[in-house]
Amino acid sequence: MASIKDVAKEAGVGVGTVSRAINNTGYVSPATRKKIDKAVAKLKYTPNELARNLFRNRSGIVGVIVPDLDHPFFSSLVKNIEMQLYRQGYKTMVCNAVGVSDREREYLDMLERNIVDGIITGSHCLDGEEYLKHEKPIVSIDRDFGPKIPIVGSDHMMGGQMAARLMLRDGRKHVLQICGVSPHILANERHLAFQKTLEDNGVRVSTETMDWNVFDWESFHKTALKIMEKHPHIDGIFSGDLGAVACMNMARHRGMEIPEDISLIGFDATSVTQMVHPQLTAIRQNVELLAEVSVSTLLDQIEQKRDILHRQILNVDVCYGGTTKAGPE
Amino acid sequence: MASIKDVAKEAGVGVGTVSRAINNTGYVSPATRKKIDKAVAKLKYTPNELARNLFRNRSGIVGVIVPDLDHPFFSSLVKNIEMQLYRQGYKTMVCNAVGVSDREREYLDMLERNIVDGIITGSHCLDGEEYLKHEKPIVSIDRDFGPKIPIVGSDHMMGGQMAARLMLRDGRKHVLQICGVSPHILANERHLAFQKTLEDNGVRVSTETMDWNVFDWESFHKTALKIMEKHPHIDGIFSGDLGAVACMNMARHRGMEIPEDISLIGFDATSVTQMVHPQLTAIRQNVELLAEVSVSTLLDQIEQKRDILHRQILNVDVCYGGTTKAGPE
DNA sequence: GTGAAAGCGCTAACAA
DNA sequence: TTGTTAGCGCTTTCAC
Repeated sequence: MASIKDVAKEAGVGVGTVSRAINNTGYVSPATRKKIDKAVAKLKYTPNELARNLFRNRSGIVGVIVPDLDHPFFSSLVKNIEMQLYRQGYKTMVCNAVGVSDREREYLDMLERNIVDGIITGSHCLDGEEYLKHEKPIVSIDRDFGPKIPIVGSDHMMGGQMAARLMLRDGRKHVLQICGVSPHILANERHLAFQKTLEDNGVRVSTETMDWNVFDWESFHKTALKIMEKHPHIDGIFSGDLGAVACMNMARHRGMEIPEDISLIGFDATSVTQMVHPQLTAIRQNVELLAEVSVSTLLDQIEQKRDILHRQILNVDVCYGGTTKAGPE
Repeated sequence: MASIKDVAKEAGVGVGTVSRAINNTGYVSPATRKKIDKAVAKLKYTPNELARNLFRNRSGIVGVIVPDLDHPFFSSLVKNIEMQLYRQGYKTMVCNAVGVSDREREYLDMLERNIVDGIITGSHCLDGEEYLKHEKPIVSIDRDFGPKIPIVGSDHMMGGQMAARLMLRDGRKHVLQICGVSPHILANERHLAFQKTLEDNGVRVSTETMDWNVFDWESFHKTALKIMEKHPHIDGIFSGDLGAVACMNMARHRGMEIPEDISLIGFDATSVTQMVHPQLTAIRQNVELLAEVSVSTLLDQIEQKRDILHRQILNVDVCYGGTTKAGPE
């Protein structure tokens, strides 16, 4: 492992000159530059980023905390965040919270230890105050931590209304929604909006809850089973994509025709909604934009470029599939 | 940002003593320890990992390169790798190659720049020699780089045979397989084994290829369409999970009954195989074990614990779904 | 038991 | 234009 000193010695110049040549900062005469280039090539010198990090007091790494990397929404989110960070010269560290608050806390602590320059969090199991303790750059996706941490999210309220309108157009009379349970998250708004819109129009709405940190297929399957047994007469279901798919399979298993007997509407519109048959109608979150906005908001904090918007809410739209009767208006 | 110096001053001791106290290395009297603890608490001191990294010349970070984070197999793989690395005190940096060899190369270069202590790669688009240039710890998943880089993978050959046997038990006469195109990867063996086993038994096997770096659903959909038009009379398809699901939808769209008219067998057995209806029969790769073995093989290299096995091949098994007639033997 | 000092590899200010 | 030097914050000898 050749160091900058070795290069300097080999080229017969001082370390400062080598540094300036390498980083194209300050003057270096063509002649010395040539000597340095030769020495670099000969010794196969690569700057040690660890030393640079210490000097600059930054790592160039951003931590991304998600509840479960193996959930299609989050894997897509992390993918898009990585693409955006890469474009801006940052690296992505992934943090799977998997519902364990200790893990979330430990990853959050990386801020103080200078392992990451900032954090984008989409996880919800750690107490909000633990986040507020940190002064370092943080961006929250979908969870409201109050005025100190900028939040980026989708317009869940509009999404809930859109889903409700679809149910109305399908002529449904008694629908059910599956909610996650977690306070202060935007996702809650979609269920409130969904329920209100429907009840205002005389539709009965039942609600089932599910732990927001459990994402294995088994749980969705069980929940779907429970729901269909408990509510055999419902004619519409609104849930996250995976829950909706599980319910769809269960409904069909019980001999229901889709979408004649029951409307199914997912939220997120992850790729699985296209893979199932019929394709699942779903409210789409704009993951690409979600990633872009959260990354730029975080980097603006890190690089102190400009004022930070506290709350950025993105539009959602409907992806029409075959699980609702209504098509595009 | 309090430094160790501030703590030393506050506690009225030397920095060396503080370091020893913090790390529990060397002697520190109970009295001084107390003073130090108090100073640490008062100043809210947290050690700067950047400085430690420089001294130790390691970052505690492992890079994981995958073709596409948003593919269910890789998101599951990365998730499991992260869990294993976390247990061993390492952090995970994700690298989405997305089929761009420059990105793969740039991430690989992080080894020389000491940004990561090692790399686990599941990507295939960069030339093998670029990998061999590095002397640092690397583990390859599924791709054979020759004797210098340890390889961990599934027994694709056995998987191909298992799939072939299922086709035989289903009484198929003309099947098709979808292969990725990439040299030196273990996945190729499964198609050779599949083809040989079937042809030895008088079954005709057609092969279609697909770019191994393209994973968007659109491409699978198009490929499925092309295949069904080109080969309207096939009665069996063997492909990666997503390709098989796409073909299943297409087959049904053309009025075929499943599994009466056609058998579909996936490879990987990712979660989507359970979500679709009927569930897709698939050869399962043991992702948990794949992650565990590749992580331990990498850490053994990093920490120079013991001799490294060059080639570790893991068993696969069949996940029976409703897309084949044959059930468990 | 503890403090002083050297050094990890780099950058930037300063002097030449 | 270039070399020297002082840190960045930490760990670790090595005297005391």
